[in-house]
Amino acid sequence: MRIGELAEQAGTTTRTLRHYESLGLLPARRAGNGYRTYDEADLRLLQQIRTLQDFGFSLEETRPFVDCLRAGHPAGDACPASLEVYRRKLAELDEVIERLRHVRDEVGLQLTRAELELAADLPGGPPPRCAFSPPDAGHVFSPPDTDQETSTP
Amino acid sequence: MRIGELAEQAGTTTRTLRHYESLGLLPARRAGNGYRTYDEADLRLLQQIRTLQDFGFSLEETRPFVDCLRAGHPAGDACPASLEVYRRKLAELDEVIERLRHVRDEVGLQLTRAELELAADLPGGPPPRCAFSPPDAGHVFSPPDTDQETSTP
DNA sequence: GCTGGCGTTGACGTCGACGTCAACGTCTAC
DNA sequence: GTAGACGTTGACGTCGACGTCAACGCCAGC
Repeated sequence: MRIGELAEQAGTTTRTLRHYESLGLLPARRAGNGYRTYDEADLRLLQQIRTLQDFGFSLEETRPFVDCLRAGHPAGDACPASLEVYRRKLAELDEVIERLRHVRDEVGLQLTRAELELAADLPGGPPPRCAFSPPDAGHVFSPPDTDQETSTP
Repeated sequence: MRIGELAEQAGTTTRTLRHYESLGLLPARRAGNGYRTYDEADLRLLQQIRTLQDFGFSLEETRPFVDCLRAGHPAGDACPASLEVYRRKLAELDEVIERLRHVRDEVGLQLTRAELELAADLPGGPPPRCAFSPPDAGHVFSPPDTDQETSTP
């Protein structure tokens, strides 16, 4: 299998494959004419890389999985080094999600507050800023909990 | 106030301020010697930019807020354009958080599964792999279209 | 033998928000 | 008058994962 065929089968580009090879991630055998040659095992390596990338793994993070597969294991995550990457990624995801949730809440609060102030400024007088304080206007836009998916169609 | 002083007060660098100016985000008056000159209003603009950046806003996304402040409004989010940015960012955050939560769950599943298989392989026999295979284990690892790995060789 | 489609290497471009020089001007203190 | 701390512009570097282009080689079919 040549590079164009492998790229097509994996739904990627030849440039990407050459990039992976330049990183030592997916080396290729060479035919007599210098053309890169791949086999089914390479396709599986490539699929492993792409799957992890879809999960947000960097190319370097996929390396243990690829090495594991090339070492003959039936799965890329059948090696301790891969599990370590899983665990690190999991912790990283938890951190990021937590931070983003906090940011989401903050932005939601700011939006609600700014909307109220704008609504108060436009029709009425300009400075009801401190004397306003509505009792239950806080739920107008987003409740404290961060679950509003699959909402009212 | 000169550039170094403003940078220090805002906890940033002179390079950053020059960068903002190159984007037209934070233009500076000039003293007779060519030095940039800033005042307290500029400090507030800069603080607005930094605050939004901490929330993950790009510099372009901060522009409506800065313009709003420069237009004389008491707050950067006292203008409709700023509210639009808030809303877009909120929707974007919801999307990203949802995606990351899904990824987190998937990675967690993979980790648990891989840990179990590793524990089963080490002490006992090597190949309980095909006898293992839960009924829906095949689709665990497939975000794109055609995907068949980690099972049924 | 010539066109067209594949392949090859090398090198620069992209996006964002700056970092990091280099080479020079300005101002203050000694 | 000179060191040194500040300022100036210009331009290239960084990080990641490639895209894009150039200039060329290889091979099949007509």
